[in-house]
Amino acid sequence: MSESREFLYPEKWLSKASAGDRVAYELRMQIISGMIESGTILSENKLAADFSVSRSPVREALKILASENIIRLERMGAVVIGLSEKEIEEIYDVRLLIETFVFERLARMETSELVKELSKILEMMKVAIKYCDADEFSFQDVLFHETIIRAVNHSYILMIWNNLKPVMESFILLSMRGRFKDKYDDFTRIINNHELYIEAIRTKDRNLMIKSLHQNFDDVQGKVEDLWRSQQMLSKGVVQEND
Amino acid sequence: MSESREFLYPEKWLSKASAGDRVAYELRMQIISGMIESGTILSENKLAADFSVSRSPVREALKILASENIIRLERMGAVVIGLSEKEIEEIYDVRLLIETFVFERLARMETSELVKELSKILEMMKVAIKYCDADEFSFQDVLFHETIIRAVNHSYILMIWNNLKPVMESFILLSMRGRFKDKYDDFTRIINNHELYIEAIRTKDRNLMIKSLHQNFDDVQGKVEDLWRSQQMLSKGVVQEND
DNA sequence: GTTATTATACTTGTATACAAGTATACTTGA
DNA sequence: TCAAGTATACTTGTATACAAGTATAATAAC
Repeated sequence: MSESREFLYPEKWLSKASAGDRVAYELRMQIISGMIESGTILSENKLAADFSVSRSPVREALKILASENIIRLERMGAVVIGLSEKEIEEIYDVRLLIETFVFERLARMETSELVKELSKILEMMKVAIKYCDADEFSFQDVLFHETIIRAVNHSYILMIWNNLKPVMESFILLSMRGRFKDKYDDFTRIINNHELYIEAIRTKDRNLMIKSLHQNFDDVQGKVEDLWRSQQMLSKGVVQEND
Repeated sequence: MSESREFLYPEKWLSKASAGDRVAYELRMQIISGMIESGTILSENKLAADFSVSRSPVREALKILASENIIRLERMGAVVIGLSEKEIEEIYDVRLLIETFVFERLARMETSELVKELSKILEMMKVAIKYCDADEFSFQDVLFHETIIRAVNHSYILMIWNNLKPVMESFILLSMRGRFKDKYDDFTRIINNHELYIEAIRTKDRNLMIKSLHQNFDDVQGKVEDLWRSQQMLSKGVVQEND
């Protein structure tokens, strides 16, 4: 048996997670990476067997994924929706929407603390790049935006973020892993962009913020093919557990 | 034993609902109405006993309510958050956000079908007023906005709506029941407002739409006291099941 | 060969059982 | 009286059992 990546989702991020959460995280990665194709029908019993857990955590996981819109619970079986180009655009619509809203709030707040916090995260991102740690980089990237959103203390905006976050995180994770392999200089651009974002918050420059957000979006546009490609690479090392 | 309202949520809307959903719907109403006070700690076992179901559907319900931000799942027990003035404002922030987004999309679409559909719903609302049916009125009111949102076919905006909807629905339900009692002429204003909304969509008049949305919001602002009052009235007829 | 009907192997939803962990209260020792 | 430790009555998370419903396949009737 060859050395293989058993799980797509970083195990160290699951230290305190329940079995249900683990199933949700891993299943989500498999769906977003394309390992499980859109249209596939998932069975609670089969998933329970695959993940060596009972149906309870599987049910929990399916409910979570359904609320994130990447599967659809039907009368018999859960149908995989996945992330096509359309869904990714939609997610960025929502991100643009909420981050713009958040920015308007920030414009009327003291943001020096936030700026400091964001600068720290940016440094972390740079270190992650230096050591080619795609997972850590993704983590800090997501944290960057979450930190901004949390700063305005709006529970229902945070609710939207919480719903979006897992899918975003998985997508970014897969995307970054691919880019560390063959598009290494993407990262200077990403870092620049985040610097722009911080600057926009510091100077409360709305246009600059919109610009950097859009740039961030353009940066991810058309990256779905990359995702498929990275999936190909990953699945080569994955042991298929089909009996 | 006096004639009493056993459940706050209309039972006829639960015809096909699972036990878990029923618990979620009813618990949500009890929380939003204030019957269960903010800060209360809910126990799975106690809820299971209260609703005469097992822990499985109760767990399901708590997960749902937690994702809606009206309870918070902690290590031991679920803490009730509820809806204060702040939360209601936040919900309307989000509604404003998504409905504005939706309107921008509608402005680039054929909307004659939608306008017809909305007109129908508006007529339904008028009938509901005529027959003093607060529940039916609330249902059509929520449906009105959902119909607009569904029209743009945006799965992630719909996801936000789906997360918001149950809380909105419960809130509107309670609010309308109260107003049917002592603020009957509020309804002419609400109808007018919805007519304005339809007109805005028909003529693609952005400013008119924003205006009617804000008016709709102002209309609900400061109505939390009404809610408490209506709760007082309701709970008078509720049989307390505390043994 | 085609249609109806019955069997079977699935599905979900709910109840219950159990393991492991945590707070509260009660001892026991000083 | 107070501190430390232990017992107990909770809590959650997971596994399993079972009922009720649904699609698929096999059989029977024509």
